[in-house]
Amino acid sequence: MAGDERRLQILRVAMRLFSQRGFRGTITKEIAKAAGVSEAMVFRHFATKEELYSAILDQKACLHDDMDPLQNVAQAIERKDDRAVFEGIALGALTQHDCDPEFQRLLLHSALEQHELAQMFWEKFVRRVYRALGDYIRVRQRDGAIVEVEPAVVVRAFIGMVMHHSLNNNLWDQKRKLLKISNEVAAREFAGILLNGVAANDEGTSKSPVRTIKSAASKARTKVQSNGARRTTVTEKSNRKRPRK
Amino acid sequence: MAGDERRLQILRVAMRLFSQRGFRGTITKEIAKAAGVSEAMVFRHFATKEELYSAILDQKACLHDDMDPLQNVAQAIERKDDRAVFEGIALGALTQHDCDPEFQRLLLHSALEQHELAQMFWEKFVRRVYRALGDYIRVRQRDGAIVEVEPAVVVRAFIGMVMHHSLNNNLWDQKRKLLKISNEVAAREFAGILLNGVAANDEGTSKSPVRTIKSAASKARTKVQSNGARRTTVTEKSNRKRPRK
DNA sequence: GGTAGATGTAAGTAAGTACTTACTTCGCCC
DNA sequence: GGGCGAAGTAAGTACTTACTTACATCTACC
Repeated sequence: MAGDERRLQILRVAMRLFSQRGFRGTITKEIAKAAGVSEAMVFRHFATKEELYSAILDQKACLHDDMDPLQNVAQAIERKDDRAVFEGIALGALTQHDCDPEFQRLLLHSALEQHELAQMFWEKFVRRVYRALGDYIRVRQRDGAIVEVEPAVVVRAFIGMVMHHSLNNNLWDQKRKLLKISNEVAAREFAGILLNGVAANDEGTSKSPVRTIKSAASKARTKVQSNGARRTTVTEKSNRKRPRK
Repeated sequence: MAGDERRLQILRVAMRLFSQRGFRGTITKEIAKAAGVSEAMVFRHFATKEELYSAILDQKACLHDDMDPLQNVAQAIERKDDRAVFEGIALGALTQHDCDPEFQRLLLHSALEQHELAQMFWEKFVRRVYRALGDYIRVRQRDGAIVEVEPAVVVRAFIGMVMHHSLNNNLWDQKRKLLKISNEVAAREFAGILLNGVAANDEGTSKSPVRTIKSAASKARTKVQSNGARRTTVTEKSNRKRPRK
């Protein structure tokens, strides 16, 4: 196998393990084994374990780096379609987290470990979201469509719904015992609650405050989640070592 | 020092370290040093490191165990004062997290490490919140005060705002660069957004949909948060070993 | 005062664990 | 085919770390 290919493969395997066990909990020998090479190969491609970890976070963070966090709702922002803006943001984030649940765990681990790259991600990505969405909210406040609250509060409330939902599905309640809805429904409901929550009374973004159809919820309850290919890439050994003794 | 006293002291010290560094990242020798005793003393009181960890989580979880998660808003529930209910819950959670930030980190660590006690906490505490608050929402829906959405969605949205805000302050953005508001303001704003978001149109919980006074936000921006004593207890050596070479 | 039992420790030990070294094998160009 | 560089490995090395052991000290009770 060529060098670059192997390097990438080690990166991928390591990412999976780091996201499962964190930095200190992942041992280099296991990474090597999972990648099907000797430990020395890992250290040929990455001088230290730390460098490997950084390479992963770097690569991940870079994907978000040059991307405008709101680019997928740019047109909605243009035409001031609040519902499309918020629903689009929510759906984008939720599907992203669904497709790449490892990244969320990785970020959490590195935040808890106070790794600088977690902070970098925060600075680079999250701040931009707050700024961009905050700006949009300010515009809509000037339009009289959104009530006068600190925009950052609105952003926090909204991002909170979305992130917390992902965190739940991904970390705490993978079986969805508490709430089992598709990302589409979740995005719609969260956007609806938020927009109603901050809509100015004496104005219509269109006819009347946004409101989802009455029994969207009951429909949602029976609806099967539509993200096929649940990417359970645990093809490798699933018999994880338990604490010895 | 008497045995029980020492045991408790070790517990406290260990909790601080575990919350900072996680289970695997915390080494027993450091716990001993921080507690001012020899390592052997730690193992006299706790047979294994795992047992010490469990003792901590157990103790913490037990505090939440027999407590009704909504007890501090029981009267508000009685008199169906939605705003008092939601604001009370939010304020309770936010101050709790402020007073005991270690617990949130500890829980996150143990959730990431898939420790059973994290799941236990979830089952015992979080499910009860969802059930209790969900029940209240159902009642208010029957009253016609809240629109017909799946109650769990509303709970998730609300808990999401609150938890995400705590997580931000406590993990990601300790400097409050993105948003600096007091817990009281946060609780009021979040409750306001949520209640407006789910208020039924054709009804008045009292006169008109809940709405916070116009410039609460700008007032909030200048208000200094009131939790002094930032407890940065990193008195021990901060010069951790860097990867050699 | 003496002794039992609890509190405490210094100095281990065995099992990890990040990283290295010295070596082999494979593919490719001349 | 032979030489060369890259891909690969087995077997270390030096250090960490959970846990132990053998021994000291202190306190209460007679």
